[in-house]
Amino acid sequence: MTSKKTSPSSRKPTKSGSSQIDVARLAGVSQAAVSRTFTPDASVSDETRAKVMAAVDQLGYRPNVIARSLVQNSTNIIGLVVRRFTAPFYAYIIQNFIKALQERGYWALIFNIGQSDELAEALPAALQYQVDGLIITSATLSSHQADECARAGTPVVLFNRYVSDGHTHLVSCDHCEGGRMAADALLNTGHTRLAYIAGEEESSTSRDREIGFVSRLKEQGYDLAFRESAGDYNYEKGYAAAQRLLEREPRPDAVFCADDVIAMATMDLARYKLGLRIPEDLSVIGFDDIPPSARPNYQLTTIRQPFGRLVDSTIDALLEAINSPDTKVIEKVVPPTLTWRKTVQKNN
Amino acid sequence: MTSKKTSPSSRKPTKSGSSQIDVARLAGVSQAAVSRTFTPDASVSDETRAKVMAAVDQLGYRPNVIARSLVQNSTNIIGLVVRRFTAPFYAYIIQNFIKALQERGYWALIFNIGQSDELAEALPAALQYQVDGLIITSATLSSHQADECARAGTPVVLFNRYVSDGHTHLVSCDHCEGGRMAADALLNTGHTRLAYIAGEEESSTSRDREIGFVSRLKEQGYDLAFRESAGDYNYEKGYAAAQRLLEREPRPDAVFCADDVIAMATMDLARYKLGLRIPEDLSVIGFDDIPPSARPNYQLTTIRQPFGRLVDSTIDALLEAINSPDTKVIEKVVPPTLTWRKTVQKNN
DNA sequence: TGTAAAATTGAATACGTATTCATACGCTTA
DNA sequence: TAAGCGTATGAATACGTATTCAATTTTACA
Repeated sequence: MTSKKTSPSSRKPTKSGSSQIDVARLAGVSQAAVSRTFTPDASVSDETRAKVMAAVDQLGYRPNVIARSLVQNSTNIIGLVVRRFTAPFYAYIIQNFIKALQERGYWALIFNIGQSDELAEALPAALQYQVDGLIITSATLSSHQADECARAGTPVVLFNRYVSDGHTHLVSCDHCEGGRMAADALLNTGHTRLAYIAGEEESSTSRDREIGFVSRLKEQGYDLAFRESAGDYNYEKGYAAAQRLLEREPRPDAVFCADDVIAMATMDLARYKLGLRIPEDLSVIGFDDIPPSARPNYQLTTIRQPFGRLVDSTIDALLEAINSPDTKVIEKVVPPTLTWRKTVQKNN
Repeated sequence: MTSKKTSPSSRKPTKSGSSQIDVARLAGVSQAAVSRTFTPDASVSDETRAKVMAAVDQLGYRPNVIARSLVQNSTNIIGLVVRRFTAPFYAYIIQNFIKALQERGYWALIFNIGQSDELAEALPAALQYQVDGLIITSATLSSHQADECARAGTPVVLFNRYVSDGHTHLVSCDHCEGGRMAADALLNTGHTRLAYIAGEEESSTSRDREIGFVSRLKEQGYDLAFRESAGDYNYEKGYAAAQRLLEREPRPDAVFCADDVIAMATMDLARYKLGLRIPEDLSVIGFDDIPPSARPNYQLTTIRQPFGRLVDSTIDALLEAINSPDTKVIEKVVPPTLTWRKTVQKNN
């Protein structure tokens, strides 16, 4: 066989690893005894355990989790499908997922998808790795893909995507309700010329936030006077959208931004490019409540997604589905909260 | 056996997965034939291949990578040990690692460590999962730990940590040189009262940047007039440190910050709390060149760590070590560059 | 002291795959 | 047609572990 340096699978290294058989031989016991030594609640005498551990130390033996996974049919690996990794909100979420999983004895295998359709590549890979479960973030599962997972017996929970096909578990913040809260916050403080800056147009999050916002305005007898779209959740796009928005006449007196990053961009533009005072000349309200929003020079009033509860609920749901395969579909929506800071003018 | 709901390993699900044996039976061929169908360059006739694929489709069969890993002694998984996940610089780095690995047919298993000593827990776990290689970020390997990896035959590359034990591969930005560049930039523009704000004191990065900065000052006949320490790489700590620094009299006329986040905190404090103009009243220079530093209201002059080259070099080194186990130790240091923007006063 | 019950042990088997080896086949060439 | 050779194929084995089963030893109790 000619060696193809570039192909990972062509390699055939030694990986000097000693196996339970080596340990058993050295300790003068059977391989099964070694296995039992590493199996909690298994029946081993102190004597053999000691002999085994001595041999283990001498050989530097370490259990091969891959082999164990094969027979136990469980890898203790959770697939984490992820997009917009560098967006602060998701950076925090992902870190918390990983941490929470580790605390419960699971490890995260990460699948980064750029475009939404890269999910089609990531998913089979995850299933082939026999992940015990799958968390999908910033993307939606087609029904075909959901079927594939179901067929593989791999539970999936969708994070912050609401698609009630009644078939996949999901936990999401209530973005619609968040939009309504933003509307109330602005209306109750006497604002009248209201604007929305959308994030990624295709995302259900941006859409739901807008729907909630507008519907609440309507209920109170108002219309959405201005609308701009950043096109994506990022600072530069947000800055540009804010520019288009704020050059209109008459200007809005309050802006609801699809997320905090866009809100920060809007504030920066308003203050340092346009010389507006916030909140005196313009009120701004964001969504997420990422840590930077609390910084002294932003002090952003925003709709908070409760990180902790979202993460915990997601993992609880997933583990529930893993441990009780016949669990009926879990759909948990977590209400957001309003974090009052200083970017909404109180007595207009 | 009583079922312990909480313990992952107690589960014994069906995972309905069909195996090559099922496929073989249905297709009327041997299991080996099925295996060969999925093995590139293996010898299978078009006829059997067709029969196999038909059965595969019918059963929804998907290869079990875990089983393959066992016999091939290679998982195509890379362990990524990570700290300070939410720091923008590392968020970008990690995302790029994951992406670059995926492009080369590897997947990333993430190990999040909070404290530095959690590495001691993460490392054995990674080795037990038979990762093909390990990238360690924001942490240093003890020689004992390095031995463990070597004994397991698992190559390791340290990222942005320089510890020349001549035993573990490493790629790092030249932080010392970066410090020198910052010194030159400030000196050449006529600054005389220079300050440094350190990041995490225990980190070699902050230390090296300072060493380079100070040594270059000395060479040019200057002293470090002011020094403060944030104690960690984050905005709040940076803000507080900047406050301590800038209330001194006489004030420094230029500050070199251990990273961009601290620099941004310093700018915010100086401008909006102290009413100073930047760069007229105070020059600021950072380190990293994270994307937010280019935003209109920062326009931060900074020492740039070349993301792409760092990531590529790291992965090249790792794959080289994986594919040629006898590779001698690789130590690559990548020079930083200076990104001129608008926070350093030019003609003092 | 004797007996039943409990604890411990090793041999054998299974998990799902890749790979070696020997065999059978089809085709070319003389 | 026969020899020769490359290609396809299946049986068998290996990877490192957990687990079942039967056999053996130890413990508990009368």
